Amino acid sequence: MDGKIVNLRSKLEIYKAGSGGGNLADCPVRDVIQGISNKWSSLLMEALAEKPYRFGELRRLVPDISQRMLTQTLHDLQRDGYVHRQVFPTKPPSVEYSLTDLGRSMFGPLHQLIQWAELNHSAVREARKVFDAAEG
Amino acid sequence: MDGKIVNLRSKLEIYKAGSGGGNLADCPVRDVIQGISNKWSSLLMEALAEKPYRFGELRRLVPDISQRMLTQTLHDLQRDGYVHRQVFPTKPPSVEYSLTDLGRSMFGPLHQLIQWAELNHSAVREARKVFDAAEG
DNA sequence: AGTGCTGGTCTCTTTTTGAGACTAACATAT
DNA sequence: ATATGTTAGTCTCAAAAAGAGACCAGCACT
Repeated sequence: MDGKIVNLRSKLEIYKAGSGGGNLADCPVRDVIQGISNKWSSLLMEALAEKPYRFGELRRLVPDISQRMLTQTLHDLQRDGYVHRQVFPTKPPSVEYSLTDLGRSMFGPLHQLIQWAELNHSAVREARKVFDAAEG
Repeated sequence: MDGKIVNLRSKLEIYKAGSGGGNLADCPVRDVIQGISNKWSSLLMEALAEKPYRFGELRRLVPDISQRMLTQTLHDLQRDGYVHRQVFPTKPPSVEYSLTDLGRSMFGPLHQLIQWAELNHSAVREARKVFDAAEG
């Protein structure tokens, strides 16, 4: 009964923090996916995939992101190597954000998922309606 | 100067809550993507894509998810129509979770993203190291 | 009678997110 | 000259979400 689970573990070992004293970074999927599974990451990636944007442009483009979260999400995307941040010494200084090669590479599969979301939005909404009707 | 932004808005209108009194649900991408952009959703989807699992099996498979978040994430995935929950009247009763057709459909593109993550994990880690070295 | 298994819920604490005020240096308008 | 707006943020405080762990009922096994 327990042997069943042990066998499965070998395939999904990747998800665990590592039984041999490892930490989160030992799991590639969790380490990378959680970096882009934020509320705003995919949104900003989609925007920047179209063309580079400046901070204020992004803020106006996605009006309900707080300035604080915009700063932080861009910072995190930059840290993970998806986004390049370039400061222009104008007055007042302006900052342009653009995708790196790594960012464009990652956006490929992300875009597939986004397209699925657009295509299947109604199915998901219908599922929710049915579920909510069955049990409040 | 402002016309630039206005033009871009037409392409990214999809991200906004809707200027005509619409709400979040009017944006398919945000509505669907945010449902699976949780800390644990992709992890559980990956597990269930392999085969159906019972509650306790999932808990042991992903040891550092709290029981509370496992319950809640499975509930949300079920509500969005990705996961089917079946109760068996054994003693004690057991509950099996499995992917629906919609869930398997969504897992296609999600799996692509996961594969990218596995493949490019080292690149992301390297980017972080460089970034952290440059500015603490 | 005691222990363990099942799939959860309830409460409490910590972490994350959101709202909004505040900054500094310069440009433009009055 | 003075007021106002622009830039890209930071800082503080409140609200929401997540994590830790105790607790539950019903039954099987010892």
